[in-house]
Amino acid sequence: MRKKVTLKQIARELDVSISTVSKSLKDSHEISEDTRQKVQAFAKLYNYKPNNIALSLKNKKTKTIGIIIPEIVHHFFATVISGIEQVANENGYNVIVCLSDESFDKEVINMELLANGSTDGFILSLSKETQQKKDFHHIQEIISQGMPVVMFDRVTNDVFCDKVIIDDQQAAYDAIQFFISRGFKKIALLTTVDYVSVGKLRTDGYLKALKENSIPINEDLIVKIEDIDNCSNKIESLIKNQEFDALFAVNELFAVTAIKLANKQGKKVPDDFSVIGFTDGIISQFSTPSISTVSQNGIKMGRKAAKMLIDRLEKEEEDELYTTEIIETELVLRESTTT
Amino acid sequence: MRKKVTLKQIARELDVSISTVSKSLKDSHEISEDTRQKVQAFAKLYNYKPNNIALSLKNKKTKTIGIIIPEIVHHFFATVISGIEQVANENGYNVIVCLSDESFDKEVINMELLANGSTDGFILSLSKETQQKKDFHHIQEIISQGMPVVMFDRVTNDVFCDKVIIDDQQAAYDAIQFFISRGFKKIALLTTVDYVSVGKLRTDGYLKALKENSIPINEDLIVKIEDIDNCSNKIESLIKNQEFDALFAVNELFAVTAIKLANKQGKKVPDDFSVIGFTDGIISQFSTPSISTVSQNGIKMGRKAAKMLIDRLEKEEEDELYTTEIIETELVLRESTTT
DNA sequence: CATAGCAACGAAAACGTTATAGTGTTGAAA
DNA sequence: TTTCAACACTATAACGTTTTCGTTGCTATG
Repeated sequence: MRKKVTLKQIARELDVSISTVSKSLKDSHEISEDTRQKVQAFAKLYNYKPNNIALSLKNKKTKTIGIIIPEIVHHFFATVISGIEQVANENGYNVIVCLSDESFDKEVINMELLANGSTDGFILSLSKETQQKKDFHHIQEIISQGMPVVMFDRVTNDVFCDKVIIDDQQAAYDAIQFFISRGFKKIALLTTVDYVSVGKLRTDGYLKALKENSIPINEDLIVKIEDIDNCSNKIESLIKNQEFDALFAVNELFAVTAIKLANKQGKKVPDDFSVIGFTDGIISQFSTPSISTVSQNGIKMGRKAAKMLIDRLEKEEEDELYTTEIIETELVLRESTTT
Repeated sequence: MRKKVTLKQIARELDVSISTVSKSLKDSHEISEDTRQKVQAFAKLYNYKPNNIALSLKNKKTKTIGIIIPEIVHHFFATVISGIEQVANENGYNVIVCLSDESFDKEVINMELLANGSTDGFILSLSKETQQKKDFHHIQEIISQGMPVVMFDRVTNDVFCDKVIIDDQQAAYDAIQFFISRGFKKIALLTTVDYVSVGKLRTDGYLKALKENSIPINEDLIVKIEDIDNCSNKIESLIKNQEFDALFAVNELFAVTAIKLANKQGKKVPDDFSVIGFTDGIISQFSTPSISTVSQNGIKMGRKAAKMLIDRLEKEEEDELYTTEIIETELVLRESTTT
């Protein structure tokens, strides 16, 4: 076993000082050509590489970005990580990923752990529980220590920092407008409970579009789902008992579940009703029929978030001017909507 | 801005030595009750938390696991990360994720970077390019420096280390046996090019099952796909020009693509032919018809890999006895197969 | 011939910790 | 009164770097 070699070992071996070795490797002209060559050759031979930890301690920067997300087995979050990683990589940063599992406590613990020197900054999306509790002291605390934080997708107005979001309300509004322009008036909504910020905003967009078109809001057509695992009966009863010609779902899982349950009852999409989902993921692309969606470009969000964070990290003067970037969405039409 | 407080600052503030502070916080009985209380109170007030980087440097361990995978926007890899993260978390480890993007160079660079002190060990799945080149010097090098490595899924026999895999050949064999037991004789195969180790093994299982049942191998029924993005024509021509009653695909993307293309040509799954895929992901569950698959439990693989790595990290005597764990697979039957 | 200047190197501090090995002071036993 | 242990604390080294500030020895200049 050939352990990694350090400056000290090289110094001892060549009978020079540690400083000389360090300077030689940095091609300092304080050191004679001769010595430099000798040291460099030796370092190469023993494959010397500086120790990141020592450098981090010295420089007080780790070149590492902490990512805190609710879960990773979720296409959207995976794409965001991918985007972050791209930009991080291009700029010599690494990413350390922590999952909150939608738990407030895990979110807090993970952040506090990483904040103690492990990362230079954070990119995060709030857990459901955090959004419900509206307790953001852990994030405030970290920001007040001078560590930059960028929030994406599931954000809050209660924390001042850079943010990357889509215009959830507008996107939902656009989807509903599309339905209305196609002559649909009875539009059902599959959404989440209100404390999930994005779910709430998308619901607002739905309501706004109906109002502006003077379509009365029928509460029976609005289903708020708490837990994806036991939502079948609610959706089934919607499909069985209500009349509607279009359905908007705030995520693709709700959308595909609705389509499957409709099939079960002998109803066909898009013949019996059209469907638009949200978040353009694998499911929407590959289900049959493929599902029209409001596409939310995770890669782009990730890249933007990483860029914002790194920009802030690399300029010394810190300004207090936080910006909120809005990533444009796009209505991707597929087989689940009639044209 | 309230920067993080250090031992030194506490010491200066309370007019004691750094050692006293450190010991007080560790409840050492070398320090008087009085002083201990005072220090602890002060530390709590200023929210003192030890600096991870300094600890890492001192202890020569980072409590961090490096994960190198080809891509993250891939359900299977995401589940593996999730499993790793679970066990890591339970044991006080963090995970730092690097993506090779299927590139040999990125794999090498990332590993070498992290190996310089950033992580205590690695969990990795080989990139396609690495498998093609059969160049594993970077991994050998890291192992020879005494850093433990666990490989999963895409592994190689050329490196000695712990491994976590499924029995790809057996799993494919079982799937084909299932088809044969149902009376299917003309079985098509959608696989990858041979250098992808798991693809090769699954192909071998297919061939073995046919041979053992004395079914002649028809090369026209075997389609090897290099690039998922332009595989449509190959699959289309298979469906159009060949007769078969069952199809086995070595991943779910191939499976769902085949089903969609069959639909296009007016053929129905499972009426015209049955389909079994590989890797139990989102697509298989939610597509219509839902797809029978050989389920490969990513969470379990991740957990196992993490456990093996941490076990090795936490016992001081290093033994050279490497093991290869085989995670059992399961044939999950859904709508794409007739019963 | 004194000295300024330069080339080539080394010592030491600093980053934040922890662990080991001191160092006084006190009190009690011999 | 001496000695020695116990107590409460401090100094220091160490982890691996980088960087600032010396410190040599030598040459060139006035």
